[in-house]
Amino acid sequence: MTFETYSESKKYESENCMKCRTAKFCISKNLNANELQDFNASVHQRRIVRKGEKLLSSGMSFSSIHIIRSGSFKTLVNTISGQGHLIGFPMSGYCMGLDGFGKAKYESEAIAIEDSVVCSISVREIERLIRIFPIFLKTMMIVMSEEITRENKNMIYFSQMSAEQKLAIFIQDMIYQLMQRGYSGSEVNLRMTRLEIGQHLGLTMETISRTFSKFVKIQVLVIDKKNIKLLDTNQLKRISEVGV
Amino acid sequence: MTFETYSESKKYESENCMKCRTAKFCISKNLNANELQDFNASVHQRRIVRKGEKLLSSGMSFSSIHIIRSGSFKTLVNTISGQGHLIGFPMSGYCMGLDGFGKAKYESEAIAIEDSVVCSISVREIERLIRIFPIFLKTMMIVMSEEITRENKNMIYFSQMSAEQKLAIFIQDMIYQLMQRGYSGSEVNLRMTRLEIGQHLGLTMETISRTFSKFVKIQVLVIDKKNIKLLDTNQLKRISEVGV
DNA sequence: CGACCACTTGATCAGCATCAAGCTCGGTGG
DNA sequence: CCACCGAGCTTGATGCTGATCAAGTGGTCG
Repeated sequence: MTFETYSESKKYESENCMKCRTAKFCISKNLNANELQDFNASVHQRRIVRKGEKLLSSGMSFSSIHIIRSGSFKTLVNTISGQGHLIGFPMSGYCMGLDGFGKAKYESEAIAIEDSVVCSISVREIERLIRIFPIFLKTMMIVMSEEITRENKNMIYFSQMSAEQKLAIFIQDMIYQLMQRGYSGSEVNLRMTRLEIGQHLGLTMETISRTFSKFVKIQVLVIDKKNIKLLDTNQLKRISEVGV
Repeated sequence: MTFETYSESKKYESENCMKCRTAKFCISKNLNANELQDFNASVHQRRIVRKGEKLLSSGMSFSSIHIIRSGSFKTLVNTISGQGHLIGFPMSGYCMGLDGFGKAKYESEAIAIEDSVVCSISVREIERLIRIFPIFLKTMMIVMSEEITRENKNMIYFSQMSAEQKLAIFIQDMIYQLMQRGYSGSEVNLRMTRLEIGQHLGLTMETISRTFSKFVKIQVLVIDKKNIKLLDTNQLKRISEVGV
């Protein structure tokens, strides 16, 4: 099969961290050459996760964190009441499982939404690296703190925002993340379904669809199935701020 | 003035960590006696924050984290677009400012909702303690990971939940936190206004008020101003799961 | 005492959920 | 090869939940 993901997983054959194209988004990003070699040796597994495959299960015992080398996932939490929520759509460089340190088990689920590659490293190794490399301690603190910030910002989606605003922000965010990874600032190839976007934004599939249609009608963007092409970045920005 | 808060701040006079009543919720919780003495010496400030006073400002340069010794706060994030959101109502033991490691400045604001006492410790000291005490490294990782989990769970408030469900969950959560701190499992003295609850749950003040009234009418609880007394825990639970 | 804040309650309205029908496209099997 | 099927999506009609606007209460403070 051809293997097209958000982050050039054709390069997957270059197994080690020293040649990894995702390194600059990985938790290894601030390590020097020697430190990186140690880090590389600590990665105990690099494997393909097929679309639809579940990487983490809520309640699973916690032993490793997982960095997305290529591809993308959806992450979910379940509550006691059985209600679920789709937290987000992590892509290359994202570190999954950081929520698991607490209870010694994962608190969320991660499911691949396209064929992906993840690198796993045990908590024991993470702790060792933190102890011996001051820069790695700093990096991990930053990564976790950014994660907290991200969650906080995501909650804004849901305060009192219209469907238009939520979706506009969502698209802007996708574009931003893709730009950081060297992709076009005006095109997105959505990996997730309308239903999944809805579960993320607290809206129904129908509302997502209708809102996309509205954006097309007012010529903010054009859509062909999963492909979005931005026409009017400024207006999208305006919508995200004050609504249509 | 009398000084009544969620966590017995009458005991504030016992300045040091060794006698602190909040110690078992603090990031110092797993330290042994010697380690705790070192920790105690690292705390560079313990001070009263008056009701309404702002402890952190978004954008303020980041240098310390702050642990609530007694009292309670509200934390907020602001977005580029000027929209804000009320993240939560941290109480004693909670560590504020963990979101600041990332950008070297705070990403959120914290405002006291009652007279409170906070202990501050510099990032430099935190990093030192992490390096010399393995148990402290573990604790900090756990604390940050629990924070991530908390945020994730909070997002559920906003998926597709009715006002009744949101408020029921909110009350249950308050009760739970207060119970952990040795308070009654059936009474809550709300420190925040209806407006603030609304900002937290993504609802208006009017809806909060109406929903409280509904709970009173169906005899789930009784309210006298800020005092809530639970009458039917089971029904509250049922509401939080499936709605009224 | 008046001013203001937090709250309550009522009336109305709009945005989004819900229910429902139909479309497109890729896959499967006769 | 075509017919069938189901998943993902679009679009329409309708109704409900919660926002908005508005009026009024009680409590507190200067």
